[in-house]
Amino acid sequence: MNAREKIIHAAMELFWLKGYNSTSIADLLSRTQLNSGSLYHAFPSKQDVLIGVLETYRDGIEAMLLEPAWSKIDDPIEKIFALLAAYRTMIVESECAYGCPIGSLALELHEPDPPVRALLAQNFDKWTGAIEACLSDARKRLPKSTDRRALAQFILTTMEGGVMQARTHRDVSYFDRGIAQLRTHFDLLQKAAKAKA
Amino acid sequence: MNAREKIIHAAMELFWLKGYNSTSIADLLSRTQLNSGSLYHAFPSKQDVLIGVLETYRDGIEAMLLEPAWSKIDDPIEKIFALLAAYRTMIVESECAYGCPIGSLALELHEPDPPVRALLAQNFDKWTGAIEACLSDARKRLPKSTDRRALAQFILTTMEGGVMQARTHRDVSYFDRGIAQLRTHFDLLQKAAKAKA
DNA sequence: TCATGACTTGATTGATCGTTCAAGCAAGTG
DNA sequence: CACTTGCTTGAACGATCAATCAAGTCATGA
Repeated sequence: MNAREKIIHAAMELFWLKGYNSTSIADLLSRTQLNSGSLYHAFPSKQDVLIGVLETYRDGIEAMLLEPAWSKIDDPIEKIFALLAAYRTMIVESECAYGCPIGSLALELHEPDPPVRALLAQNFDKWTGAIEACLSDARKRLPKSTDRRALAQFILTTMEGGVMQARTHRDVSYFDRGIAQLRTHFDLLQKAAKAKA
Repeated sequence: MNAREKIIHAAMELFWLKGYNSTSIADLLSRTQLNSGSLYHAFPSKQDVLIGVLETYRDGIEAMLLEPAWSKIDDPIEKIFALLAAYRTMIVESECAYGCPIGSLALELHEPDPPVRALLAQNFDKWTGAIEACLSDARKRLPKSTDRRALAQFILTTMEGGVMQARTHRDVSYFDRGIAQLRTHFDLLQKAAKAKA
């Protein structure tokens, strides 16, 4: 593991735990046992560390997030809820203190430089893209008029909003109720699709 | 307008524009034309300014947010969408750069002191409480089994998630699609309620 | 008239921030 | 051997941070 990898690894964790602004270079150095010169040899600036982190998340969505969550699931709609369940596990394991690393960064960085904002958007796009693929696989169980892209974004919304409230109240049940509402929504959609058929 | 009010007023705007951590005491002083001694006479610390801001939001929800949004609306379900439309206006006016001030703070502050977290939670509770009252007024148009508290929280989720994505993509249509999904959800709920009746 | 207390002034503090860079080190090349 | 190259060392820099406080201002009431 070279210096660059060490820093990215440490930064992924610290940005998630403390946020970007509250993570100092000194934090990264003490965590990695590196000196500042090594860090600045690997990255021109702190923002470039952030960019590296966001690229790593973007490029690792399948292997780090989707594949583990979907290893035992075939049904495309259940894949969606399995992914949400994976986030639930994350919430519980952190005692409701940390949420989605991308969502937190997206709201923390108020005026991000264009490359940073683009990477945040790419992360969201890849996530919703994967969900949209599930919805396409399940298209026969949904009303024909369903806007699958909008519905995929709505699932991201449900996740992020649920995480935000669960974190704020330090109580997973806020997340759970959001998922339950989404389940109701899917039940209604599937019923509507059947009624038309 | 005394020093305390000036600072709260400036802090509400600056925390919204730049976030809490990125707003320095110097920013507040230059905006208010006060000296640091005056600020620290009115508030023991920067965090107490934040607490004052969150209390002001909490106590001003009706007058500052709900009443303006609901002045011309009677239908309880349309009140909900009118409130969401008010947020849409806010998004558009800021060119998708700023979102919900409470939601941003909730995600920016990773380990808030208990009084701060409690105030964030109170703000969310008052918001969802107002929505829940609308849902109660409309209870005859919804299925009997509807969990109105969960549905009210789901509407907050939709708003916050939509704001987050609109901000990240600098594109209101992400917010609009979320609202459209929620409208579909309400249509399905009302249809389900009618079918049972 | 003067004492009191509320509030303001603004220079200053020490800590911490992101960043720099001259110097050093070790492995590889000719 | 000398020389380059890639990387590390860690003290130091200037900027900025939240916070302090002795001194000053001013309205009020005795």
